[in-house]
Amino acid sequence: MTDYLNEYCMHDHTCGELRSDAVGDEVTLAGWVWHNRDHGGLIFVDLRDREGYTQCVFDPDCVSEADFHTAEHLAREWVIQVRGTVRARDDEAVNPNMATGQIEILVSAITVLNTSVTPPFAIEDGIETDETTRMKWRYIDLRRPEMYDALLLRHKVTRAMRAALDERGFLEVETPILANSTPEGARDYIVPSRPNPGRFYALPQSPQQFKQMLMVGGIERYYQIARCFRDEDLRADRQPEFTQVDIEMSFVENEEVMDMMEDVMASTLEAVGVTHSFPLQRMQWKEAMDRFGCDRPDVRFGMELVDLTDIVRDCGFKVFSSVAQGGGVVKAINAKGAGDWSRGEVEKLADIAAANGAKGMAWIAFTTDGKEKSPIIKFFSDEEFAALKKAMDVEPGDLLLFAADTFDTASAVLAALRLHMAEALDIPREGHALLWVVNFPMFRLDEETGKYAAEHHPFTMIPESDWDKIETAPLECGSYSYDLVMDGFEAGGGTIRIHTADLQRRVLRRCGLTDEEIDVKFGHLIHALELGAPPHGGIALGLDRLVMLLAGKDSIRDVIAFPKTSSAADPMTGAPGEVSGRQLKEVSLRLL
RNA sequence: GGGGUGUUAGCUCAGUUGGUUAGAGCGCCGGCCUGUCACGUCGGAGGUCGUGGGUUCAAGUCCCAUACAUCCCGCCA
Repeated sequence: MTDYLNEYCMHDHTCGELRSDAVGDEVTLAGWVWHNRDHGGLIFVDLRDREGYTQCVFDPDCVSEADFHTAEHLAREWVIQVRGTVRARDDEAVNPNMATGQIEILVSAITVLNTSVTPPFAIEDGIETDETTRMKWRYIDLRRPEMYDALLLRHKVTRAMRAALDERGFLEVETPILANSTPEGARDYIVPSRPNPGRFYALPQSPQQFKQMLMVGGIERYYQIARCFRDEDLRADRQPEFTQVDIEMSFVENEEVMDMMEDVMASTLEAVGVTHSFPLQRMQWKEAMDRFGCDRPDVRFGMELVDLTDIVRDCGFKVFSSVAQGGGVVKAINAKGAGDWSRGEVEKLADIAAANGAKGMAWIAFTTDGKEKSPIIKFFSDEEFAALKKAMDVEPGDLLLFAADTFDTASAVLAALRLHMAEALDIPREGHALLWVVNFPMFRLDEETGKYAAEHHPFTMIPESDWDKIETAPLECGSYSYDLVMDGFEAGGGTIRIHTADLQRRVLRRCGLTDEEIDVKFGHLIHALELGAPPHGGIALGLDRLVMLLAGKDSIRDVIAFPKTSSAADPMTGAPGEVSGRQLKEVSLRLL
């Protein structure tokens, strides 16, 4: 099965493939010394490669004195080649925890291909070494089986997606890395142009505009495993460069893109042994916000948000009633199982609420022995309290956490608390849950600038029935948009695009651009739309996040071969580094 | 830009109220060992306590600043 791995190289078997049926065979293996157990008169060496490991035995009766002496001085991570005979282990010597544990290699000759200094950390799974240390010596970190498995999984995912897209007539097309800065969106990585002093390329935040141009160019179905760059602060699920599976189709509406994506996802998940039912649930954005407080809900557990605004509108607790009467919302979650938490533990949750914009956090605890604890119960009438308990489905052992604020802030607060409580209460979240969140609002109001901005991006198609609201009631405009949500992460997002110049101009104007700015920054797009752009739309999947979730990792750094630290640095190569004065001069730059 | 946590041996960590020579496990080096597979066993080496100031008779420990890492908020159309 792995025969091809033994072509073109200096071994005829990998370290993971030999079984009892090979007993008696003369074999050659090559790999890294993993463990070396020297018993004086007998030496066991576990030889490891990416496929597994095999025990090699050095018996002084079977190897030359020189080779035995060599084996005595082997150390971890030395690179060796051994020749020997496959031998069945005695019954008591069989290692059931080892794939190759029924056999061993009785070595007849050894060649040291390279030595190694002592590695800075152990080459094995489950280490807790600091990530910076692992990144500095990433090449040995990658020797660890779990790292290899992550890269293998990533490879399988991209391979399955390529195959599925190819079967459906998609062309893989490369788009430029040296592109133009886009006026909106994330901060760009910029690259000076030597022949054009004072001018800069920007690395693409996504191939968005190029893929739309490909549709205008008649490619009809495009995809690309595309590297994207954003110069923003990092997170566990954010890197300065990351990979999108970027897809675009012509002559489609939103349902068709989602159907296509589900088919591609279905074969991708199948290829990596994950079962999930299709078709996927399609949840309206508003419903996601109402029920989960966020547009990428983890639907593997409940603890949904409950709107209590009407119940508390006239209650004696001024914080609630004034918010309710002032146009805000009062919502709560029921953290079942936290009812016996101490007051101190509960009050600490207010820090999480505050971090998400809340001014405070009310709570009511229902202890398992039937008592009620809370600083706010006294403000409610019996009827109000009964209605509240009914709405929250209260039982002994429950802890209610409240947010009274604007819809946006209350949602953010409770969404954060919901995830925190799920973690704290160890609520099971096994397997994977995919769904679509659809129909995002087209615009949102930027409170700082007072301007409207596109929620997804300004190329998103608006349902025709909402076109007249672009100028009059932008916040009520819907959009043909769809996010693929997986386990509480945005695994992908897409839209149907605007394909007529007039509508595109109206949307860009609504985002605060003048006609002149539109011509300068988006002239190429407008021209393209004027030259017979077909209806089109697409989606981009966050490959790193998808693989992270499938691999069960907490960080996309674990599924990227050479990731960067939170300051966007690479401890291995030292990037970003300084450049010489001559290099700066060549691109007409001077440092401040 | 803001907040939390952390930085002590190659790795992972402990280090009490500020008080003798800063410890442990793993790893490493040397000896012994023919059935181990986290081999065992005996011995040994290894430290600018992130960096810079300060308080003090005395600082790993207290204070200030700073760097780096990591998580979160902002940000990420």
